[in-house]
Amino acid sequence: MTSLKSEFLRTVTERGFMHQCTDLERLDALLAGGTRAAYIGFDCTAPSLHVGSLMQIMLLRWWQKTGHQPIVLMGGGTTRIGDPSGKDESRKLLTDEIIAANLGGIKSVFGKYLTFGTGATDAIMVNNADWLDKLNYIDFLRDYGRHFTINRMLTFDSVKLRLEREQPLTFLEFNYMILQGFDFVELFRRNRCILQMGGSDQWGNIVNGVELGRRADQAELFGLTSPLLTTSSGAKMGKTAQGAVWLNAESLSPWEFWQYWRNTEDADVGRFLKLFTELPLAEIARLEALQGSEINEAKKILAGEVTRLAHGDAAAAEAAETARKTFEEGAAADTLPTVEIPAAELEAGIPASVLFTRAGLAASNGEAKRLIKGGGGRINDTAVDSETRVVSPADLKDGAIKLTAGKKRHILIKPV
RNA sequence: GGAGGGGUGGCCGAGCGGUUAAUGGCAGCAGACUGUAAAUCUGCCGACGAAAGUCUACGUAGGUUCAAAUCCUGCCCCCUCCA
Repeated sequence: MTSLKSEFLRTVTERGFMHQCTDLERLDALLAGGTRAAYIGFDCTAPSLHVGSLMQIMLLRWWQKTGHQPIVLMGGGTTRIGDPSGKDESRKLLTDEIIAANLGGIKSVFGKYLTFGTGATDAIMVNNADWLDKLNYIDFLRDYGRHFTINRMLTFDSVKLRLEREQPLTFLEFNYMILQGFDFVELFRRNRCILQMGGSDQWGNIVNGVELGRRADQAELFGLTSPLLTTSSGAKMGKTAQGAVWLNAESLSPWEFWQYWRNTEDADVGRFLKLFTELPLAEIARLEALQGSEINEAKKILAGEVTRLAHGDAAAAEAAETARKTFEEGAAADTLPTVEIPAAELEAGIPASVLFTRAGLAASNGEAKRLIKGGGGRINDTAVDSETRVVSPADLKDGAIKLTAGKKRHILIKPV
């Protein structure tokens, strides 16, 4: 590992991105020898990306930082079919308009992490619909189908596991790996792309692309995968009660994003600092060695750095300041998420349970009542004793009412 | 097309005529302990309602019954085997 010559592979290995590589030595030699292009594919099923894709995004970022050209492949073509891997019913078909809109949203996320342009190491974004849509079935089968043996495809884990468990595997899914393999070859032809990266679940698909490149074009292609990321307690990354941890501010505010990272489990701090920030490893080693409550300092730095990359310096600083006021001073920072209600309604008096629901702290009045009954609801930091307590203008403090559910969820209510 | 097995709350999974808003587990929420951590313990966990209570829910549409998630019929969907 220490003998790696290329800056990219060295960095990526040290920071914990590396899971498997088709030929580490050869790839290392190539990367040390000049600028190359690599790609990672992304679905267009949503208008943004979430934390689950962040490791892949960071991989491309390091790729660019270490002097290479990143290619972001949007699965515009494959999204039109719908990813069949979900075990229940197949996904709803997305219209072309939605796919195009999603593509735009995702591109804006990448704009924060990569530099796009026309230079040698500037990132480009391509859409596999550009070539997949035009494929002619018979031609495709004749030209590429012959390079894939069923014998071999059956040995891939994704297929094998399904068959062993006697779970159905549709022909559509079976074809997916071929299409993805074809993407790789197409990118090699168009952009001299020699490397495909992805999560470890993509290994089989990536290897297929490498093989197809060799058989069809005698091309030397490489694959590299990152480990499947879970938190120390086994949960999937990027999932909260509210839903996915999105990377764009429209779907998840920078404040909530910051909070997500601030609440990282102790055992994950070092790992996440390496993967999701660009702090020097020495600094990270120091931070993760912090014991007891001191590790909270490391979590704040983690939150600050990750938020800075996703939302910029200003948003990160504001989130940090909001957190400081809210949690360390116990004050009502006016930058907390705010919900407005008509002044007349407040004048008339609103039952606490209704107000908690309106603030989004409970999904229904019933839930709000349970919250209050259980002692988890507070108004201006004072526990609400009864769910029928009426909130009125008398509760206003500096022009707002602070509602709290549990320890972490705070909302400001402002009359308008 | 034929035979068989299934479709239950966010997920898994019991229930197989009334005591079932529906056992249990997971996830989630809250409380305690802490450090805005983890683990642990406790409580909550369909909607509306101050409450009594009302309504909606076991693929779907009907039927039998005082009473159905549970029985019957049609339909839809999934799985297995056969053609």
